Amino acid sequence: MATIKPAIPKGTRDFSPEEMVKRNYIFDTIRTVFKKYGYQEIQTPTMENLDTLTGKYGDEGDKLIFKVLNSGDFWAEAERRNQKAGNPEWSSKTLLPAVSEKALRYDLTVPFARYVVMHQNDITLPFKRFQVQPVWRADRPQKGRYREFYQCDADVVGSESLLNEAEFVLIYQEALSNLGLKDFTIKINNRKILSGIAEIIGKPELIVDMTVAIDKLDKVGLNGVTKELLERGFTEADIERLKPVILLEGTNGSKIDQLKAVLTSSETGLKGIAELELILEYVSLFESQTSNVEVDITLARGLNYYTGAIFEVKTNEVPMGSIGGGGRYDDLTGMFGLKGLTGVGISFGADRIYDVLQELDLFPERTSLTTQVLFSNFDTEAEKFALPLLRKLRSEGISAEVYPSPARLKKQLGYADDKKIPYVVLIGSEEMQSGLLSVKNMKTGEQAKVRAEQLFMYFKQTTDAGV
RNA sequence: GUGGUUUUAGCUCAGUUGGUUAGAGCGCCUGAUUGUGGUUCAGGAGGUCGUGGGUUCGAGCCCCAUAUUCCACCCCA
Repeated sequence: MATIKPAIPKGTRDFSPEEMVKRNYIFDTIRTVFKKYGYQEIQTPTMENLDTLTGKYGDEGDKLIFKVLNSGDFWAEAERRNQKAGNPEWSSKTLLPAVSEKALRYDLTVPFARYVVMHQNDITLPFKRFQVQPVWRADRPQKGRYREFYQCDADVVGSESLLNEAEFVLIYQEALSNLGLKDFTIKINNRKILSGIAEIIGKPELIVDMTVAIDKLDKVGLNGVTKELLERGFTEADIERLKPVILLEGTNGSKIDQLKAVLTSSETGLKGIAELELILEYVSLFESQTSNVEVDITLARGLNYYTGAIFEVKTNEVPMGSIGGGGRYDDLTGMFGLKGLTGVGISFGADRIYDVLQELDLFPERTSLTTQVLFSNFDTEAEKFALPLLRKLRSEGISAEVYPSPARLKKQLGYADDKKIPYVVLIGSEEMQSGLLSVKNMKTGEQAKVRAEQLFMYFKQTTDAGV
Protein backbone atom coordinates (compact mmCIF):
# COMPACT_ATOMS: atom_id res chain seq x y z
CA MET A 1 0.00 0.00 0.00
CA ALA A 2 1.29 3.40 -0.91
CA THR A 3 2.05 5.54 2.08
CA ILE A 4 0.03 8.69 2.17
CA LYS A 5 1.01 12.01 3.54
CA PRO A 6 -0.52 12.44 6.98
CA ALA A 7 -2.87 15.39 7.00
CA ILE A 8 -6.18 16.49 8.43
CA PRO A 9 -8.98 18.34 6.67
CA LYS A 10 -8.74 22.08 6.34
CA GLY A 11 -10.01 23.94 9.37
CA THR A 12 -9.74 20.96 11.74
CA ARG A 13 -7.15 20.47 14.47
CA ASP A 14 -5.47 17.87 16.63
CA PHE A 15 -5.33 18.59 20.36
CA SER A 16 -2.23 17.66 22.34
CA PRO A 17 -2.34 16.53 25.98
CA GLU A 18 -1.38 20.06 27.06
CA GLU A 19 -4.12 21.60 24.94
CA MET A 20 -6.70 19.15 26.24
CA VAL A 21 -5.94 20.15 29.82
CA LYS A 22 -6.66 23.75 28.87
CA ARG A 23 -9.71 22.95 26.79
CA ASN A 24 -11.21 20.86 29.57
CA TYR A 25 -10.58 23.72 31.96
CA ILE A 26 -12.77 25.93 29.78
CA PHE A 27 -15.48 23.31 29.35
CA ASP A 28 -15.51 22.49 33.05
CA THR A 29 -15.72 26.13 34.08
CA ILE A 30 -18.67 26.81 31.79
CA ARG A 31 -20.37 23.51 32.70
CA THR A 32 -20.11 24.29 36.39
CA VAL A 33 -21.84 27.64 35.93
CA PHE A 34 -24.58 26.15 33.74
CA LYS A 35 -25.30 23.51 36.38
CA LYS A 36 -25.37 26.11 39.10
CA TYR A 37 -28.22 27.87 37.32
CA GLY A 38 -30.22 24.67 37.02
CA TYR A 39 -29.35 23.51 33.51
CA GLN A 40 -28.99 19.81 32.75
CA GLU A 41 -26.70 18.29 30.17
CA ILE A 42 -27.79 16.40 27.09
CA GLN A 43 -26.01 15.23 23.95
CA THR A 44 -27.33 14.73 20.45
CA PRO A 45 -25.85 12.77 17.53
CA THR A 46 -23.04 14.11 15.36
CA MET A 47 -25.28 13.56 12.36
CA GLU A 48 -28.81 14.74 11.88
CA ASN A 49 -31.12 14.02 8.99
CA LEU A 50 -30.34 16.54 6.29
CA ASP A 51 -33.92 17.81 6.18
CA THR A 52 -33.77 18.52 9.91
CA LEU A 53 -31.06 21.06 9.24
CA THR A 54 -31.79 22.59 5.84
CA GLY A 55 -33.76 25.79 5.72
CA LYS A 56 -33.03 26.68 9.32
CA TYR A 57 -29.98 28.87 8.88
CA GLY A 58 -30.85 30.91 5.81
CA ASP A 59 -29.39 30.49 2.34
CA GLU A 60 -25.86 31.31 3.49
CA GLY A 61 -26.13 28.84 6.31
CA ASP A 62 -27.44 26.00 4.16
CA LYS A 63 -24.37 26.25 1.96
CA LEU A 64 -22.15 25.75 4.99
CA ILE A 65 -23.74 22.48 6.10
CA PHE A 66 -21.46 19.46 5.69
CA LYS A 67 -23.45 16.78 3.90
CA VAL A 68 -22.75 13.11 4.38
CA LEU A 69 -22.73 10.97 1.26
CA ASN A 70 -25.12 8.01 1.46
CA SER A 71 -23.39 4.73 2.08
CA GLY A 72 -23.66 1.78 -0.29
CA ASP A 73 -24.07 2.35 -3.99
CA PHE A 74 -25.44 5.85 -3.65
CA TRP A 75 -25.27 6.47 -7.36
CA ALA A 76 -27.30 3.44 -8.42
CA GLU A 77 -29.85 4.30 -5.76
CA ALA A 78 -30.06 7.89 -6.99
CA GLU A 79 -30.58 6.74 -10.58
CA ARG A 80 -33.23 4.26 -9.52
CA ARG A 81 -35.19 6.96 -7.76
CA ASN A 82 -34.72 9.32 -10.66
CA GLN A 83 -36.18 6.77 -13.07
CA LYS A 84 -39.23 6.46 -10.87
CA ALA A 85 -39.63 10.21 -11.11
CA GLY A 86 -39.53 10.03 -14.91
CA ASN A 87 -35.84 10.81 -15.44
CA PRO A 88 -35.68 14.56 -15.14
CA GLU A 89 -32.32 16.21 -15.74
CA TRP A 90 -30.08 16.22 -12.70
CA SER A 91 -29.41 19.57 -11.12
CA SER A 92 -27.46 20.30 -7.99
CA LYS A 93 -30.79 20.81 -6.32
CA THR A 94 -32.24 17.40 -7.19
CA LEU A 95 -28.98 15.47 -6.97
CA LEU A 96 -28.18 16.47 -3.40
CA PRO A 97 -31.16 14.88 -1.66
CA ALA A 98 -30.73 11.81 -3.87
CA VAL A 99 -27.19 11.11 -2.70
CA SER A 100 -27.21 12.58 0.80
CA GLU A 101 -29.74 12.19 3.53
CA LYS A 102 -27.55 12.96 6.56
CA ALA A 103 -25.47 15.97 7.56
CA LEU A 104 -23.12 17.02 10.33
CA ARG A 105 -24.55 19.13 13.11
CA TYR A 106 -24.30 22.84 12.23
CA ASP A 107 -25.19 24.22 15.65
CA LEU A 108 -26.71 22.92 18.87
CA THR A 109 -29.96 24.85 18.84
CA VAL A 110 -31.77 23.15 15.98
CA PRO A 111 -30.87 19.64 17.20
CA PHE A 112 -32.15 20.75 20.61
CA ALA A 113 -35.45 21.86 19.12
CA ARG A 114 -35.68 18.49 17.38
CA TYR A 115 -34.86 16.80 20.70
CA VAL A 116 -37.57 18.70 22.57
CA VAL A 117 -40.22 17.71 20.05
CA MET A 118 -39.14 14.07 19.98
CA HIS A 119 -39.03 13.79 23.75
CA GLN A 120 -41.87 16.13 24.63
CA ASN A 121 -43.58 13.45 26.70
CA ASP A 122 -40.50 12.88 28.83
CA ILE A 123 -39.49 16.41 29.67
CA THR A 124 -40.98 18.85 32.11
CA LEU A 125 -41.43 22.45 31.05
CA PRO A 126 -39.74 24.78 31.42
CA PHE A 127 -36.88 22.58 30.27
CA LYS A 128 -33.40 23.96 30.91
CA ARG A 129 -30.68 22.08 29.08
CA PHE A 130 -27.04 22.64 28.25
CA GLN A 131 -24.91 20.95 25.67
CA VAL A 132 -21.18 20.97 24.98
CA GLN A 133 -20.40 19.37 21.65
CA PRO A 134 -18.57 20.08 18.40
CA VAL A 135 -20.35 21.55 15.40
CA TRP A 136 -19.19 21.68 11.77
CA ARG A 137 -19.35 24.40 9.17
CA ALA A 138 -17.98 24.27 5.65
CA ASP A 139 -16.67 27.80 6.00
CA ARG A 140 -13.34 29.10 4.83
CA PRO A 141 -11.08 29.02 7.88
CA GLN A 142 -9.33 32.10 9.22
CA LYS A 143 -8.42 33.60 12.56
CA GLY A 144 -10.77 32.28 15.21
CA ARG A 145 -12.78 30.47 12.58
CA TYR A 146 -12.64 26.72 12.25
CA ARG A 147 -14.58 24.11 10.35
CA GLU A 148 -14.92 21.99 13.46
CA PHE A 149 -15.40 23.81 16.73
CA TYR A 150 -17.13 23.41 20.07
CA GLN A 151 -20.15 25.26 21.26
CA CYS A 152 -21.35 25.38 24.84
CA ASP A 153 -25.06 26.09 24.69
CA ALA A 154 -27.60 26.68 27.41
CA ASP A 155 -31.24 27.05 26.42
CA VAL A 156 -34.53 27.07 28.20
CA VAL A 157 -37.67 26.12 26.36
CA GLY A 158 -41.23 26.70 27.52
CA SER A 159 -40.78 29.84 29.59
CA GLU A 160 -41.63 33.34 28.45
CA SER A 161 -40.15 34.97 31.52
CA LEU A 162 -37.49 37.57 30.92
CA LEU A 163 -35.89 36.30 34.09
CA ASN A 164 -34.27 33.74 31.81
CA GLU A 165 -32.67 36.47 29.72
CA ALA A 166 -31.43 38.20 32.86
CA GLU A 167 -29.95 34.96 34.15
CA PHE A 168 -28.10 34.47 30.90
CA VAL A 169 -26.44 37.83 31.46
CA LEU A 170 -25.35 36.58 34.88
CA ILE A 171 -24.14 33.30 33.41
CA TYR A 172 -22.00 35.15 30.91
CA GLN A 173 -20.61 37.39 33.61
CA GLU A 174 -19.89 34.56 35.99
CA ALA A 175 -18.40 32.09 33.50
CA LEU A 176 -16.19 34.62 31.76
CA SER A 177 -14.98 36.11 35.04
CA ASN A 178 -14.21 32.63 36.33
CA LEU A 179 -12.11 32.11 33.23
CA GLY A 180 -10.12 35.19 34.15
CA LEU A 181 -11.51 37.61 31.60
CA LYS A 182 -11.78 41.10 33.00
CA ASP A 183 -12.98 43.36 30.24
CA PHE A 184 -15.80 42.07 28.07
CA THR A 185 -19.05 43.51 26.82
CA ILE A 186 -22.41 41.77 26.73
CA LYS A 187 -24.29 43.47 23.95
CA ILE A 188 -28.03 43.24 24.03
CA ASN A 189 -30.69 44.19 21.54
CA ASN A 190 -34.25 43.22 20.77
CA ARG A 191 -35.75 42.15 17.50
CA LYS A 192 -38.96 43.98 18.32
CA ILE A 193 -37.11 47.28 18.52
CA LEU A 194 -35.64 46.70 15.08
CA SER A 195 -39.09 45.80 13.76
CA GLY A 196 -40.43 48.98 15.32
CA ILE A 197 -37.79 51.10 13.64
CA ALA A 198 -38.48 49.54 10.27
CA GLU A 199 -42.17 50.11 10.89
CA ILE A 200 -41.67 53.78 11.73
CA ILE A 201 -39.96 54.50 8.45
CA GLY A 202 -42.62 52.54 6.66
CA LYS A 203 -40.43 49.72 5.40
CA PRO A 204 -41.18 46.79 7.73
CA GLU A 205 -40.34 44.28 4.99
CA LEU A 206 -36.81 45.65 4.77
CA ILE A 207 -35.95 44.98 8.40
CA VAL A 208 -33.26 42.45 7.54
CA ASP A 209 -31.64 44.73 4.97
CA MET A 210 -31.80 47.57 7.43
CA THR A 211 -30.12 45.69 10.25
CA VAL A 212 -27.50 44.06 8.06
CA ALA A 213 -26.53 47.53 6.90
CA ILE A 214 -26.47 49.30 10.26
CA ASP A 215 -24.67 46.33 11.81
CA LYS A 216 -21.64 47.45 9.83
CA LEU A 217 -21.48 50.89 11.42
CA ASP A 218 -18.27 50.37 13.38
CA LYS A 219 -16.66 48.81 10.32
CA VAL A 220 -17.60 51.12 7.45
CA GLY A 221 -18.78 54.24 9.27
CA LEU A 222 -21.89 56.31 8.62
CA ASN A 223 -21.08 56.91 4.96
CA GLY A 224 -20.65 53.21 4.32
CA VAL A 225 -23.91 52.43 6.05
CA THR A 226 -25.71 55.15 4.10
CA LYS A 227 -24.38 53.76 0.86
CA GLU A 228 -25.49 50.25 1.74
CA LEU A 229 -28.93 51.40 2.83
CA LEU A 230 -29.42 53.15 -0.51
CA GLU A 231 -28.39 49.98 -2.33
CA ARG A 232 -30.83 47.99 -0.26
CA GLY A 233 -33.85 50.07 -1.19
CA PHE A 234 -33.96 52.90 1.31
CA THR A 235 -34.38 56.56 0.32
CA GLU A 236 -32.46 59.59 1.51
CA ALA A 237 -35.48 60.55 3.58
CA ASP A 238 -35.57 57.12 5.23
CA ILE A 239 -31.95 57.45 6.13
CA GLU A 240 -32.51 60.88 7.67
CA ARG A 241 -35.09 59.30 9.96
CA LEU A 242 -32.78 56.39 10.73
CA LYS A 243 -29.79 58.54 11.56
CA PRO A 244 -30.61 59.34 15.19
CA VAL A 245 -31.18 55.64 15.81
CA ILE A 246 -28.00 54.52 14.07
CA LEU A 247 -25.91 57.10 15.87
CA LEU A 248 -27.45 56.39 19.25
CA GLU A 249 -25.00 57.08 22.04
CA GLY A 250 -24.74 57.46 25.79
CA THR A 251 -25.77 55.25 28.68
CA ASN A 252 -28.23 52.42 28.32
CA GLY A 253 -30.82 54.57 30.06
CA SER A 254 -30.45 57.49 27.72
CA LYS A 255 -30.42 55.25 24.66
CA ILE A 256 -33.67 53.72 25.84
CA ASP A 257 -35.20 57.16 26.40
CA GLN A 258 -34.24 58.28 22.92
CA LEU A 259 -35.63 55.12 21.39
CA LYS A 260 -38.88 55.56 23.26
CA ALA A 261 -39.23 59.00 21.73
CA VAL A 262 -38.62 57.66 18.23
CA LEU A 263 -40.86 54.63 18.63
CA THR A 264 -43.91 56.21 20.27
CA SER A 265 -46.19 55.16 17.44
CA SER A 266 -44.91 51.60 17.17
CA GLU A 267 -46.52 49.16 19.54
CA THR A 268 -44.02 46.46 18.67
CA GLY A 269 -41.09 48.79 19.16
CA LEU A 270 -42.31 49.93 22.56
CA LYS A 271 -42.81 46.32 23.60
CA GLY A 272 -39.22 45.60 22.68
CA ILE A 273 -38.06 48.52 24.78
CA ALA A 274 -40.14 47.40 27.72
CA GLU A 275 -38.57 43.94 27.48
CA LEU A 276 -35.12 45.43 27.36
CA GLU A 277 -35.83 47.57 30.40
CA LEU A 278 -37.16 44.65 32.39
CA ILE A 279 -34.16 42.49 31.60
CA LEU A 280 -31.83 45.25 32.79
CA GLU A 281 -33.93 45.73 35.90
CA TYR A 282 -33.78 42.03 36.71
CA VAL A 283 -30.03 42.04 36.29
CA SER A 284 -29.65 44.88 38.75
CA LEU A 285 -32.10 43.22 41.17
CA PHE A 286 -29.69 40.31 41.19
CA GLU A 287 -27.25 42.90 42.46
CA SER A 288 -25.15 42.16 39.46
CA GLN A 289 -23.27 44.83 37.61
CA THR A 290 -24.75 46.22 34.44
CA SER A 291 -21.69 48.22 33.49
CA ASN A 292 -20.57 45.58 31.00
CA VAL A 293 -24.06 45.22 29.54
CA GLU A 294 -24.49 47.49 26.57
CA VAL A 295 -27.65 48.21 24.66
CA ASP A 296 -26.58 48.05 21.04
CA ILE A 297 -29.18 48.70 18.41
CA THR A 298 -26.86 47.68 15.61
CA LEU A 299 -26.61 44.13 16.89
CA ALA A 300 -28.38 41.99 14.34
CA ARG A 301 -27.01 38.49 14.37
CA GLY A 302 -29.31 35.56 13.99
CA LEU A 303 -32.05 37.84 12.83
CA ASN A 304 -33.51 35.10 10.68
CA TYR A 305 -34.81 33.35 13.76
CA TYR A 306 -34.58 35.53 16.86
CA THR A 307 -37.81 37.25 17.82
CA GLY A 308 -37.00 38.96 21.12
CA ALA A 309 -33.74 39.55 22.93
CA ILE A 310 -30.48 39.22 21.02
CA PHE A 311 -27.13 38.77 22.78
CA GLU A 312 -23.56 38.97 21.69
CA VAL A 313 -20.43 38.89 23.81
CA LYS A 314 -17.12 40.42 22.85
CA THR A 315 -13.85 40.61 24.69
CA ASN A 316 -12.22 44.02 24.77
CA GLU A 317 -8.81 42.66 25.71
CA VAL A 318 -7.81 41.21 22.33
CA PRO A 319 -9.14 41.63 18.81
CA MET A 320 -11.42 38.67 18.19
CA GLY A 321 -14.85 38.03 16.77
CA SER A 322 -17.66 37.41 19.19
CA ILE A 323 -17.04 34.76 21.84
CA GLY A 324 -20.68 34.13 22.52
CA GLY A 325 -24.15 34.91 21.33
CA GLY A 326 -27.78 34.03 21.74
CA GLY A 327 -31.34 35.20 21.82
CA ARG A 328 -34.99 34.31 22.01
CA TYR A 329 -37.09 32.41 19.48
CA ASP A 330 -40.82 32.64 20.01
CA ASP A 331 -41.44 29.52 18.03
CA LEU A 332 -38.41 27.34 18.54
CA THR A 333 -40.06 24.01 17.88
CA GLY A 334 -42.71 25.05 15.38
CA MET A 335 -40.69 23.83 12.43
CA PHE A 336 -40.91 20.33 13.90
CA GLY A 337 -44.63 20.53 14.44
CA LEU A 338 -44.80 21.60 18.07
CA LYS A 339 -46.32 25.07 18.02
CA GLY A 340 -46.28 27.80 20.57
CA LEU A 341 -43.18 26.80 22.48
CA THR A 342 -40.83 29.67 23.11
CA GLY A 343 -37.13 29.26 23.71
CA VAL A 344 -34.20 31.42 24.69
CA GLY A 345 -30.58 30.48 24.83
CA ILE A 346 -26.95 31.45 24.69
CA SER A 347 -23.77 29.95 23.38
CA PHE A 348 -20.11 30.16 24.31
CA GLY A 349 -17.54 29.76 21.55
CA ALA A 350 -15.04 27.60 23.40
CA ASP A 351 -12.40 27.62 20.67
CA ARG A 352 -12.32 31.38 20.47
CA ILE A 353 -12.25 31.66 24.25
CA TYR A 354 -9.26 29.31 24.13
CA ASP A 355 -7.47 31.60 21.71
CA VAL A 356 -8.26 34.61 23.91
CA LEU A 357 -7.06 32.96 27.14
CA GLN A 358 -3.95 31.77 25.34
CA GLU A 359 -3.16 35.24 24.11
CA LEU A 360 -3.74 36.78 27.53
CA ASP A 361 -1.84 33.98 29.27
CA LEU A 362 -4.78 33.29 31.57
CA PHE A 363 -4.58 29.53 31.85
CA PRO A 364 -3.81 28.44 35.41
CA GLU A 365 -0.72 26.39 36.21
CA ARG A 366 -1.79 22.91 37.09
CA THR A 367 1.08 20.57 37.65
CA SER A 368 -0.77 17.76 39.34
CA LEU A 369 -2.31 16.68 36.07
CA THR A 370 0.67 14.64 34.96
CA THR A 371 2.10 11.45 36.40
CA GLN A 372 3.48 12.09 39.91
CA VAL A 373 5.79 9.12 40.29
CA LEU A 374 7.79 7.09 37.80
CA PHE A 375 9.31 3.73 38.78
CA SER A 376 12.54 3.09 36.98
CA ASN A 377 13.04 -0.22 35.24
CA PHE A 378 16.52 -1.73 35.61
CA ASP A 379 15.75 -5.33 34.79
CA THR A 380 12.93 -7.86 35.01
CA GLU A 381 13.62 -8.55 38.68
CA ALA A 382 13.33 -4.86 39.61
CA GLU A 383 10.28 -4.52 37.40
CA LYS A 384 8.52 -7.28 39.31
CA PHE A 385 9.57 -5.71 42.59
CA ALA A 386 7.98 -2.42 41.54
CA LEU A 387 4.56 -3.70 40.53
CA PRO A 388 2.99 -4.13 44.01
CA LEU A 389 4.35 -0.72 44.99
CA LEU A 390 2.91 0.80 41.83
CA ARG A 391 -0.46 -0.75 42.58
CA LYS A 392 -0.34 0.60 46.12
CA LEU A 393 0.36 4.17 44.99
CA ARG A 394 -2.44 4.06 42.47
CA SER A 395 -4.88 2.68 45.03
CA GLU A 396 -3.98 5.70 47.16
CA GLY A 397 -4.94 7.97 44.29
CA ILE A 398 -1.42 8.87 43.27
CA SER A 399 -0.91 8.72 39.51
CA ALA A 400 2.12 6.57 38.88
CA GLU A 401 3.69 4.49 36.16
CA VAL A 402 6.62 2.16 35.63
CA TYR A 403 8.94 2.61 32.68
CA PRO A 404 7.81 -0.25 30.46
CA SER A 405 11.20 -1.61 29.44
CA PRO A 406 14.68 -1.87 31.00
CA ALA A 407 16.12 0.96 28.95
CA ARG A 408 19.19 2.90 29.98
CA LEU A 409 18.52 4.97 33.04
CA LYS A 410 19.49 8.06 31.14
CA LYS A 411 16.62 7.45 28.79
CA GLN A 412 14.18 6.79 31.61
CA LEU A 413 15.10 9.98 33.44
CA GLY A 414 14.83 11.85 30.16
CA TYR A 415 11.31 10.48 29.81
CA ALA A 416 10.43 11.72 33.31
CA ASP A 417 11.94 15.04 32.44
CA ASP A 418 9.95 15.51 29.24
CA LYS A 419 6.75 14.48 30.95
CA LYS A 420 7.51 16.74 33.91
CA ILE A 421 7.15 13.85 36.35
CA PRO A 422 8.37 15.23 39.69
CA TYR A 423 9.58 11.96 41.31
CA VAL A 424 11.42 8.90 40.09
CA VAL A 425 11.80 5.81 42.29
CA LEU A 426 15.05 4.00 41.54
CA ILE A 427 14.99 0.29 42.25
CA GLY A 428 18.21 -1.64 41.70
CA SER A 429 19.82 -4.66 43.36
CA GLU A 430 21.07 -2.51 46.21
CA GLU A 431 17.62 -1.11 46.94
CA MET A 432 15.92 -4.47 46.70
CA GLN A 433 18.40 -5.95 49.17
CA SER A 434 18.09 -3.20 51.76
CA GLY A 435 14.43 -2.39 51.21
CA LEU A 436 15.45 1.26 51.12
CA LEU A 437 14.41 2.76 47.80
CA SER A 438 16.06 5.79 46.23
CA VAL A 439 13.53 8.52 45.51
CA LYS A 440 14.85 11.16 43.19
CA ASN A 441 13.32 14.60 43.20
CA MET A 442 13.59 15.69 39.59
CA LYS A 443 13.36 19.36 40.39
CA THR A 444 16.12 19.60 42.96
CA GLY A 445 18.07 16.51 41.89
CA GLU A 446 18.17 15.35 45.51
CA GLN A 447 17.78 11.69 46.38
CA ALA A 448 16.18 10.34 49.54
CA LYS A 449 16.06 6.83 50.91
CA VAL A 450 12.54 5.65 51.66
CA ARG A 451 11.44 2.25 53.00
CA ALA A 452 9.33 0.37 50.46
CA GLU A 453 6.41 0.08 52.91
CA GLN A 454 6.56 3.81 53.59
CA LEU A 455 6.61 4.83 49.97
CA PHE A 456 2.91 5.68 49.58
CA MET A 457 2.97 7.73 52.80
CA TYR A 458 5.95 9.64 51.52
CA PHE A 459 4.19 10.62 48.30
CA LYS A 460 0.86 11.20 49.94
CA GLN A 461 2.48 13.86 52.08
CA THR A 462 4.57 15.46 49.37
CA THR A 463 1.91 15.48 46.66
CA ASP A 464 -0.79 16.72 49.03
CA ALA A 465 1.51 19.59 49.84
CA GLY A 466 1.13 20.57 46.23
CA VAL A 467 4.62 19.77 45.01
C1' G B 1 -18.49 31.98 -2.91
C1' U B 2 -14.64 36.68 -3.96
C1' G B 3 -9.56 38.81 -3.44
C1' G B 4 -4.68 38.24 -1.52
C1' U B 5 -0.87 35.23 1.10
C1' U B 6 2.04 30.91 2.78
C1' U B 7 4.44 26.00 1.92
C1' U B 8 12.39 24.25 1.97
C1' A B 9 15.16 18.73 7.73
C1' G B 10 10.91 16.38 13.30
C1' C B 11 10.03 22.13 14.56
C1' U B 12 11.04 27.54 13.41
C1' C B 13 13.08 29.61 9.29
C1' A B 14 17.54 31.35 5.62
C1' G B 15 18.54 30.31 0.42
C1' U B 16 21.62 36.25 -4.03
C1' U B 17 20.07 37.78 -11.63
C1' G B 18 17.95 30.38 -12.78
C1' G B 19 24.20 27.54 -12.38
C1' U B 20 28.57 22.15 -9.00
C1' U B 21 27.25 18.53 -3.34
C1' A B 22 20.35 23.15 -0.60
C1' G B 23 22.01 25.73 4.87
C1' A B 24 21.23 27.61 10.29
C1' G B 25 19.08 27.30 15.18
C1' C B 26 16.36 24.07 18.08
C1' G B 27 15.06 18.94 18.57
C1' C B 28 16.68 13.73 17.72
C1' C B 29 20.62 9.74 17.94
C1' U B 30 25.75 8.27 19.75
C1' G B 31 29.80 9.10 23.10
C1' A B 32 32.36 11.77 27.43
C1' U B 33 29.02 8.88 32.45
C1' U B 34 28.37 -0.32 31.87
C1' G B 35 22.84 2.89 38.05
C1' U B 36 21.45 9.34 37.24
C1' G B 37 17.82 13.62 33.61
C1' G B 38 17.49 18.82 33.02
C1' U B 39 23.52 22.17 32.05
C1' U B 40 28.31 21.45 29.08
C1' C B 41 31.55 19.30 25.24
C1' A B 42 32.59 16.09 20.83
C1' G B 43 30.49 13.48 16.84
C1' G B 44 26.28 11.66 13.73
C1' A B 45 21.70 10.78 11.19
C1' G B 46 17.88 13.25 8.77
C1' G B 47 15.49 16.94 2.70
C1' U B 48 10.82 13.35 -3.61
C1' C B 49 12.40 21.85 -1.77
C1' G B 50 3.54 20.82 -0.77
C1' U B 51 1.80 17.89 -5.26
C1' G B 52 1.29 17.38 -10.70
C1' G B 53 2.54 19.45 -15.28
C1' G B 54 5.49 23.07 -18.30
C1' U B 55 9.71 26.52 -19.92
C1' U B 56 15.20 25.76 -20.00
C1' C B 57 21.52 22.89 -21.60
C1' G B 58 20.22 23.53 -16.34
C1' A B 59 14.57 25.09 -11.72
C1' G B 60 14.11 25.55 -4.44
C1' C B 61 13.99 30.16 -7.66
C1' C B 62 10.26 31.38 -13.88
C1' C B 63 4.96 29.78 -15.94
C1' C B 64 0.15 26.85 -15.33
C1' A B 65 -2.97 23.77 -12.36
C1' U B 66 -4.11 21.76 -7.61
C1' A B 67 -3.77 21.13 -2.29
C1' U B 68 -2.55 23.60 2.17
C1' U B 69 -1.60 27.96 5.77
C1' C B 70 -2.82 32.64 7.18
C1' C B 71 -5.55 37.29 6.15
C1' A B 72 -9.57 40.55 4.29
C1' C B 73 -14.70 40.30 2.33
C1' C B 74 -19.71 37.55 2.74
C1' C B 75 -21.35 35.35 6.90
C1' C B 76 -20.47 33.57 11.59
C1' A B 77 -18.70 30.93 17.55
